[in-house]
Amino acid sequence: MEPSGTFPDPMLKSRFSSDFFERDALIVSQDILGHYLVRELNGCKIVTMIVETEAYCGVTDLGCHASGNRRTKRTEAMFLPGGYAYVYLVYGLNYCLNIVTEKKDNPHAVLIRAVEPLKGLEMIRKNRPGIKKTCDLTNGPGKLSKALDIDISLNKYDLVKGRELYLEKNPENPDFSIISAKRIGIDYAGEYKDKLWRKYIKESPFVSKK
DNA sequence: TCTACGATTTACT
DNA sequence: GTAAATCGTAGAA
Repeated sequence: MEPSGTFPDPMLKSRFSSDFFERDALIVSQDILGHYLVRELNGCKIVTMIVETEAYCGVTDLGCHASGNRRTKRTEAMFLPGGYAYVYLVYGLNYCLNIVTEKKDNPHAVLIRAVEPLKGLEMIRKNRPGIKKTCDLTNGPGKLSKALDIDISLNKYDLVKGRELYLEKNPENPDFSIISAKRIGIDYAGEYKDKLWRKYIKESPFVSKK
């Protein structure tokens, strides 16, 4: 009999390992499309499918908060190893959820820009009062944070082992094409603002902008 | 300390 | 289509 706590956790089988996240943001941003972002909120399980992402690729990327190796209170989370959450407030109003990628001290991250609600729609609607159309509930980084009740308290959250917010593998292997486009809202990023580092599922009606 | 502004959303005209 | 909302962070002083 093994001592308790050493059994492999069955819940973790459907998860991605740290290795999966400890790669270039550009790779991870594509590989997580079609997989699940799950939020457990007072006993309710919200399941969504990731349909749109953006990659922010470390110290050389002028669009990245950590470009030039800027290491501040806000960017600290990006220096964690891949698999942690980086959450921050934009425009004083909206939270953005990122997944930290790459090895420790290499500050890459993938911004989740849009998801498709699959389960827990009732809870999502409760979190998004006044929004009528289903696709308007989660088709933007700030919108999906509201819908899944994600705020700064989830900054640096462990998405590999955590129970409240995590990614789950889609057991089906959905077939879709990936569109590459310019990242949104980073006009200050010089030559990097035109990089096609925004990725989304072509057929999805849930992406933020076409 | 002080100031400018942002990985956006919403409600207007 | 345009503009207001709203506040923590970054960088300068």
